[in-house]
Amino acid sequence: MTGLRERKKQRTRDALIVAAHELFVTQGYESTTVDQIAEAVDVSQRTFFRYFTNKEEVALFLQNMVERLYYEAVCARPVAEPPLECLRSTLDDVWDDVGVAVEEITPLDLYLKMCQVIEVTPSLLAAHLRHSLLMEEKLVQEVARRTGVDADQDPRPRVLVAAFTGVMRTAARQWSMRSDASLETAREVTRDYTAQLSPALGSDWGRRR
Amino acid sequence: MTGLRERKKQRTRDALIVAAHELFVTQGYESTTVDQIAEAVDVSQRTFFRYFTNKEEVALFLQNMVERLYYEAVCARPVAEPPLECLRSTLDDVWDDVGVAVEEITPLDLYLKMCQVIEVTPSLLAAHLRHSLLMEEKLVQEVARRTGVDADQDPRPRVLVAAFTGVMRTAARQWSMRSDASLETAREVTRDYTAQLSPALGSDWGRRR
DNA sequence: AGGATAATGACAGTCGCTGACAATTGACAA
DNA sequence: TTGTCAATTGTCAGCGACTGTCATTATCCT
Repeated sequence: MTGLRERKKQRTRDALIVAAHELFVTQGYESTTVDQIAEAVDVSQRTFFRYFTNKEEVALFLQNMVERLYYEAVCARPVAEPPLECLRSTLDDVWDDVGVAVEEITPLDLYLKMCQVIEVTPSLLAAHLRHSLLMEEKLVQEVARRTGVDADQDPRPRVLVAAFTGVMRTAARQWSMRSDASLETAREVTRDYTAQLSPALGSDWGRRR
Repeated sequence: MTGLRERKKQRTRDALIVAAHELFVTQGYESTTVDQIAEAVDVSQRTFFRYFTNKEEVALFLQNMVERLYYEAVCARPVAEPPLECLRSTLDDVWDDVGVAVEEITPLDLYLKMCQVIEVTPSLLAAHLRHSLLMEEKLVQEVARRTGVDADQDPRPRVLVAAFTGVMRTAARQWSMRSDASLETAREVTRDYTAQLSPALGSDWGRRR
């Protein structure tokens, strides 16, 4: 389980992530070559591609981890809770866990700066959106499960999740452009944006159709 | 305006689009090389990259054109119309124009098949989502203009557009997986999906805040 | 200790994409 | 018509992302 081999692999993987993030943040994503990342960790380029299928993957590694964390937190919520409230308050709760999880791999500050890099790098933003779409679909299924409806018949799970994630994307974008981007401001911004969401969405979720 | 030079350029551009689409549809996007496309039109690879900045662009050319068409149709609507109704009925109207516009460049059938290719090709889907995000932002501004609100203060334009485009993405995905994908079925599917959207979104748009 | 197994490095090759420069072709005036 | 200018194109060289292959090294297990 925790053999030398495993630990070594984990360490090089983390080292690659940290080195890549530092380079991306300082020189930008496009102008950083995979060779530079590999050299910084003193492995061959070939080894890099054994850990990550492509350059995007290492750049979005933490982002994807955070999204997965959020999804799992949503699933762990009591089913009785109304779905929108569930999505919203999970967000409010999850930031501390995110901080802890990220810092097991890399300094938090590096992750925060990387979020900005993702927003301003077209190819990264594209890959990020695609991955988010997969997560959205999983959220739709979870919301459908909780409310006992079929997502293929009843459009409300998709409408709810689409609206929620859409607003969240906007919130994330606004937040990433702030100079004081931190977990605290992230919590504030998401709280503000999602608070305005409830009145805009119909609250008569209880009725079928 | 219509010199030989202009016409020749237009023709090679269209030929590149058609050739690329045929290859993408028959062999898949990833396994088609730019060299193959260029060879099919009998131009150099370098020339291809003078017409399109990258391989994605030629694959998404029609898709982007269609989205632009839709956006312009939305802007041309009477301002008095409620925004959701505007987005919805524009969609209902625009399909014929889409068919005409596409067929000026390539057979309609090729475009319909290409839509499926986009959905199943990760890198194309990603690029498509990124482009759609830009279009969404433009729609948000247009909705804000029509309703006389500030999209940076009032979240309702973003909520509305996010929900609408989110549901539309779902509709597009469902439609693209059908064996009888055509403009008629596209109109039907989008009509169905968007019709279910109104009740899910609050209709008290008139009130501020 | 030693053989099975997994991780790595080295190398060659493909493909997307770009810069530079020369050759060609259409536009336009003398 | 012809000569000049500008736009378009082809050729070539090169970079960077990514992959297959095979020999080498390092861990694991008995």
